[in-house]
Amino acid sequence: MPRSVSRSQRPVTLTDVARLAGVSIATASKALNGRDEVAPATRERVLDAAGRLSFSPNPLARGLLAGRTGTVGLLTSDLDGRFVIPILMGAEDAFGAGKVNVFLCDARGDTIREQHQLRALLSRRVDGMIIVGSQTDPRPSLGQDIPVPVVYAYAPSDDPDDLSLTPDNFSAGRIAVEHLLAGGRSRIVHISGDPAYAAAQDRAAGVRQALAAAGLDLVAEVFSEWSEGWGRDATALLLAQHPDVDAVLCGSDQIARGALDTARDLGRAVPDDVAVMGFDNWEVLTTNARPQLTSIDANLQHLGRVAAQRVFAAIDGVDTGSGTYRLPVRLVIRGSTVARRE
Amino acid sequence: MPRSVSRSQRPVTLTDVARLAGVSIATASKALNGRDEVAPATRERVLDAAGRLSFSPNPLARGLLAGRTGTVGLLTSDLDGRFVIPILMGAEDAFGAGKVNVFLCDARGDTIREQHQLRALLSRRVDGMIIVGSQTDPRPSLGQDIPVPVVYAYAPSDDPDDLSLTPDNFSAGRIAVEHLLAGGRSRIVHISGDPAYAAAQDRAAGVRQALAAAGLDLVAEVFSEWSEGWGRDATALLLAQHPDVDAVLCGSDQIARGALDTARDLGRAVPDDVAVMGFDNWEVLTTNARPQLTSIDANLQHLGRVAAQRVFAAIDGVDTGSGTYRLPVRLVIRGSTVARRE
DNA sequence: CTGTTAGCGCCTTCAC
DNA sequence: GTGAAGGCGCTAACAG
Repeated sequence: MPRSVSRSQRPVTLTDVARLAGVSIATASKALNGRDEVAPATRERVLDAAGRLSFSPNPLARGLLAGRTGTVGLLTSDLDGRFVIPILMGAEDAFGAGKVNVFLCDARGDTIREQHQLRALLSRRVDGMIIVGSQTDPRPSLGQDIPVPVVYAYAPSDDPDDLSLTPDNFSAGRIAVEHLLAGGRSRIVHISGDPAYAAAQDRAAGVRQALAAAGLDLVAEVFSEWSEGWGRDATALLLAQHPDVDAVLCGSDQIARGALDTARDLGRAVPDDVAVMGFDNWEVLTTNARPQLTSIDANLQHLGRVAAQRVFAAIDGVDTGSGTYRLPVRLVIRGSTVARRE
Repeated sequence: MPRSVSRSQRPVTLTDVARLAGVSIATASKALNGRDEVAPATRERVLDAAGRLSFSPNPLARGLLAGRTGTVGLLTSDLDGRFVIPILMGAEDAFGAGKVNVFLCDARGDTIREQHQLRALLSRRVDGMIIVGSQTDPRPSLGQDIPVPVVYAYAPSDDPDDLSLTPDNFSAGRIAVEHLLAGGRSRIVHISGDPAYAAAQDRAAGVRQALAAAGLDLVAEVFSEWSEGWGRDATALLLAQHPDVDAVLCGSDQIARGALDTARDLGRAVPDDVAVMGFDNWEVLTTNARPQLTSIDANLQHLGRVAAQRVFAAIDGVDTGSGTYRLPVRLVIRGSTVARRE
C-alpha cells in the first residue's frame, strides 16, 4: 500500500528544528543565521537538526517581519521574448540565484494590462521592478509614485527622472561603419527598417557621423520595415542604381538576410564583391546565413545584469541616479564582411 | 523643494483601514473578504476607507496563514525562450492575470542549477510548478516527493507517475504528409535533424505511417542536425539523386529555409516544381521566406494554458491524472506548398 | 551564551 | 453584527 503522498506533509518549521536540537526557537534562529551569540557546539547541533529535517526558512514569515520579500518584478511587453530572456538571465546572475526570485509578467503591449500587472506586482510587495520594452523608443513613464525602485531596460522611460538602460545604438552605427572602413570598404549603402523607430534613427546617425569623420558620405540610405523581404527588395534596387557599392549595412539581421539573398541572386560575391552587415546578432539568423553574418550584439544579458544591480542597489537605499544610460554594444565579426583566408 | 519620494511611505495595512472606517480590524477583514456577518452600512464604510487608502492586503501575511501563496514556479531549461514565452503567456491566461503570479527561473540546462532553483521555489512556497524543457525527449523526473503539484510541459518526465504535456509530433508528421498528398505530391523526401531527438523520430514515424496508409513510401529520409546549412546540403544531394522529387518535408523551419535556398539555387520552382514544408512555425523564419513557408504549429500557448489549468486543478485537490499527454498540433498553410491563384 | 517576549499583517474562532 | 484574542513562522529586543 502506497504511503500517503508527501503532498500532505506539513513543511518543517523552525520550531521543529529547535525541538530536535533541544534549544529554543530563538537560539535556533540565531544559529542558522550565523549570528555569533551562540556557542559553537549549540550551533553544530542546530545545523545538524536543520540538515536532517531539510529545513528551509519560510520567506513569507521572514519577509513579513523584514518588510522585504526578496522578489523582483520583470514586466515586459516583449512579445517574442527575444530581449526579455537574456535580461532575465542577467538579472538572475546579478541577484544570485535563490536569494532573489523574479516574477515575470507579460503585458502584451497593452497599457491597461500593464497597469493591471503593475498593481498585481505591487500588491505582492516586490522589492523592485524592471520594465522591459520591445523597442528602444522612449515609453511612457509609470510615474514617480511607485513605492519601490524601478529600472527601465531596453525601452527607456520618457521621464528623465526615471533610470533607463538601453543599448547605445548611436555607437552601434559608428562601430559598424568603422569595421567596414577598416576592411577597405568606402561605398556603403544603409538599408534600415521603420524610420519611426529610435533604433533606426540612432544607428543611422552613428553611421553618418562615422562616415563623415572619415571624410565620406553614404551612397544611399533607405528606410521601410524590419523584414527580409524589404532587405531583398532594397538591395536589388540599390545595387542596380549604384553598381559600385562595396558594402550593404543593414538595420537588422532580418534585413541583412534579405540582402545576402539578393546579392547571391545577382551573382555578387559576399564578402569579396560586397560586404553585408546586420544588427542584433540574432543567432538563428546570423550563424545560419551563408556566409555567416557579421552583426552588432546589444549585450542584453549584460544590460539585464546591470539593471538588476541598479535595482538591487536602490533597494538597499543607494541612490542610483536617473536618466537614460546607453550601454556599450559589441561587434561580432563573421564571414559576411571578412573573407576567409584560404 | 521636492517632497520626499514616496519610496519611504509605509504600505497601508488593514489596521489603517479599520481605523479610518472606525471599526476593528476583524470587522474590516470580514467586510473586505465579503463575509456576510457584517452589516451592509459597515461594509460600505470599510470598502470606502480601503478605496481611498488604496489598500491591498499583504500576500505574505495572508499566505503565512493560509498556507497558500498564489504563486506558481515556471522552471525552464529553454535557453532562447522560444518555447517558454508562449507557455508563460498561456499560463497567465489560465491563471487569470493578477490572481496568480509566475516565478520564472532559468536552469540553463544545468541539473545542479535546476535543483537549486527548485529548492528556491519550494522554499518560497509556490503552490505548484510547471517544468519546461527545450526538447521533447523525456527528461529525468524531479521525483514524487515534491510537496506541490508539478506538470511537465514540452519535455515530458521519464516517470509515468508524473503528468506531462507535450506536442503530438507523431500526428504532426502525419498531418504534414496528408497535406502534401492532398496537394497532389507523391514523391516525398524527409530531411530531419538530429536523430537522437524524440521529435525527429516521432515525426518521422508519423510521416511513414501516413505514407504507408496511402500505399506510398518515402523517396528518401535523412537525419543530421537542425540547421539551415544541413537543409541546403541535404536538399542538393537528394534532388540530384532523385530528380523527380515533388516535395521536401523538413524536420524544422530552419532546415526548410535551407531547402528553399537550394531549390532556388537549382532553379526548382516552389511550390510548382517542388513543395517545401517545415515544423515549428517559427514566425521569423516562416513568414520571411520566399515563398512563405508552410509549417506545423505546436500550439504552445494552448499547451501552456492546459498545463496551468492542470496545476490549478491539482492545487484545488482535483486528481489530474498522470502520464504523458500529446496535445494536438495545427497545420499552417502558406505559399511553399500551395500555389497562389493568379 | 540562552530563553522569554513581542510583534510583523492578516484571518478565524469565539465571546459579547 | 461586532470586537477581542490567538496564531501562522520568524526575528529582534531584552532578561536571565
